[in-house]
Amino acid sequence: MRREVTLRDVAELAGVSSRTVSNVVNGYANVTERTRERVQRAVEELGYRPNVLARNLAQGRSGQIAVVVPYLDTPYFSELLQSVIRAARISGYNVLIDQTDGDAEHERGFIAHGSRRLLFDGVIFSPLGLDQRALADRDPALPLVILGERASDGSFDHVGIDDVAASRQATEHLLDLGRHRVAAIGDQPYATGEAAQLRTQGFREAHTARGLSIREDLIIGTARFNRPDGARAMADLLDRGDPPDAVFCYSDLVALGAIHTILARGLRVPEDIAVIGYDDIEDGRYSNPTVSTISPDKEWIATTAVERLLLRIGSSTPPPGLELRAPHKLIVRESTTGRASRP
Amino acid sequence: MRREVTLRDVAELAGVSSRTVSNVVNGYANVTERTRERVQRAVEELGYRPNVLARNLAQGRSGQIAVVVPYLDTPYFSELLQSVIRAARISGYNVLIDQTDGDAEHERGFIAHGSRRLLFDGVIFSPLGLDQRALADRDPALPLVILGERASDGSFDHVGIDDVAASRQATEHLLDLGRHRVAAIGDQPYATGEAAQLRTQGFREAHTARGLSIREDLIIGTARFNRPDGARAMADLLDRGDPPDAVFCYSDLVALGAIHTILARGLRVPEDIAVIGYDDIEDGRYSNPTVSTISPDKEWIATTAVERLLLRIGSSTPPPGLELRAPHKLIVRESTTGRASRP
DNA sequence: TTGAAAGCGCTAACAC
DNA sequence: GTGTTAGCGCTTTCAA
Repeated sequence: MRREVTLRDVAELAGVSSRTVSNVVNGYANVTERTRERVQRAVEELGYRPNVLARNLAQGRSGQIAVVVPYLDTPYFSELLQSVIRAARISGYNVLIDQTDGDAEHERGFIAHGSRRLLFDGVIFSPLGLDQRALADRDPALPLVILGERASDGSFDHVGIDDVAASRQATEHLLDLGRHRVAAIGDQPYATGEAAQLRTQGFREAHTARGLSIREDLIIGTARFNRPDGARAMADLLDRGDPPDAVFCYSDLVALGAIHTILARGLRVPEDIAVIGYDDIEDGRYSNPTVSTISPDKEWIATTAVERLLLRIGSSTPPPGLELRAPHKLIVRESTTGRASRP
Repeated sequence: MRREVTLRDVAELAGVSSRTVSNVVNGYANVTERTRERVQRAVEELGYRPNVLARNLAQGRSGQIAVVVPYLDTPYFSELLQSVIRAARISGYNVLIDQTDGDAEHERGFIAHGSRRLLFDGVIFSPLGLDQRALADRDPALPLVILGERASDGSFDHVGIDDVAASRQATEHLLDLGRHRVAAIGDQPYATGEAAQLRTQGFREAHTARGLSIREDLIIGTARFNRPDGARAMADLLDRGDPPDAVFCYSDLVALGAIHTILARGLRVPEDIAVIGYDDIEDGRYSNPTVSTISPDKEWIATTAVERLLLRIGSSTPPPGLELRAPHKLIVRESTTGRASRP
């Protein structure tokens, strides 16, 4: 393979210094129109294109941001990623994506002072395996934005919705329907299950606010927020007899899994059991029945996360870590109120 | 910020040359056990970690591969990406992901001799907006593996399933059920719609093989393979009167959209209209009804694509472009055969 | 087995 | 406004 055309080659042909060529290529100010044109012509004649790798080294930055999520095939994340990629691209950043499968070691590798560190100028991170303490122990120089539920310690931004309020709202919707035995599927009562615990808290608050007691055995845990776990949890619930008449699921996938089980058992949704989910993924808008849900403003989350991260990357004195609350709303569909007319 | 620890610092402390440190860090052979230890100690003492950016420049490679898909939130792609990332990681590669929204210009940017070229050592690419001709006009030095339907011109590998055979199989399944008015949703009769056209071809072959004629008006086009387009196409079909009794959808998402419409109209699946999809995404395994489908071996596709790409990246004389056929199978679920017992 | 030193191609401080 | 030049930190050829 023949040698690549370099800045110096262009400089030589144009009869200027490489410094000037660099200026032209990067669109810096101080260049005469005449020189610019000469350089431009040389660039085209030689088919020159800058070497990103060299530029990265010289600038000490990579022009990439990493987005780290536990699972790529979770619609909530893939929908979010779409918006993140678009937002990043607008600002000239490439997006390096990785999924961690919730593995703590792997997650640590992204925020630690490791050898991959220079590969990205900042990280948008949705932790699953790492608890709050592990998060604190990271490369302090790494611009970081956290998604999901890990309260900021002031050194990074945190973007998410108000999980407690949203969960309370979802539960209240079920109670408003006149349901009395409301179950919750998705609790994770351990250090890394903060998001789940906040939802459980909202679930509780909805009850206590109305003076209702909670049947603790109706709070079911799941390892993941996916369809299979939702289906399994629901099966457990039904196997016990004395089934609930409504279920608050901690994600739409869990809800879809739960609905699958309910229907397979010959029960009806919502007549026998009303179901509400969380996330508002597209699936729930086309499923049968369609799924009532809490809808976080994903576009807001994505653009805000990118915006804050770029701000961090750009500033020499790191801005204070913010708690950013995305808007959310309750969306009522068939899985709680049924359909007007359908067989 | 204090200066980073460099190779030279380590060399100085260990009393060796930077060359030796490099050897140790990279695990190269020729180093005495004693020197290795001394260097190792110095590395730890100083907290040295190599600078990827510098290494990239020196080696002229980035250690990254790009995976370019039209839409990230399409479950088929996100499921595939999962496996690709895992496979790439095992070989020490990072994965840069981008979505093109099917935009031809954007897609071209990835395979052209552009300035981003050096950012990745190779590309796994699922084109949507680019036709065969545009594909041929690319940086010939770029290691490339194509997913989906773009026959290889010998300069890249192509991984996909036998779309014609699979589509024929899906259609035959519907005909086997005794259905006579079978519709097809998803045709794309233009240059970039090759995948769709192959499926239409399989659809036709199934009919002609049995001496059945095809109602051309039952072949419906869609711009994308997603739920909304599937729902819309089905609505069009039903609005015309004389509805089909079975539908072959070119993706599971299209099928889910179509089913949504059918049920909303008060018709039953499969009693009134049987539906089969394509891709075998998780949604179809939990939906109501569950969706019969063509299941490509995604794991095979992902690992094969990565394997071939790394082979290309590693060899100075590019290997011949291969046509690689992944296994697939027909999966029968409720949307075509109904359920044994459910209300 | 190890050392010296020449790049890799670009950026940017400094001089003119 | 433009040129000179010293890095950026690592890899790797060549010589010892």
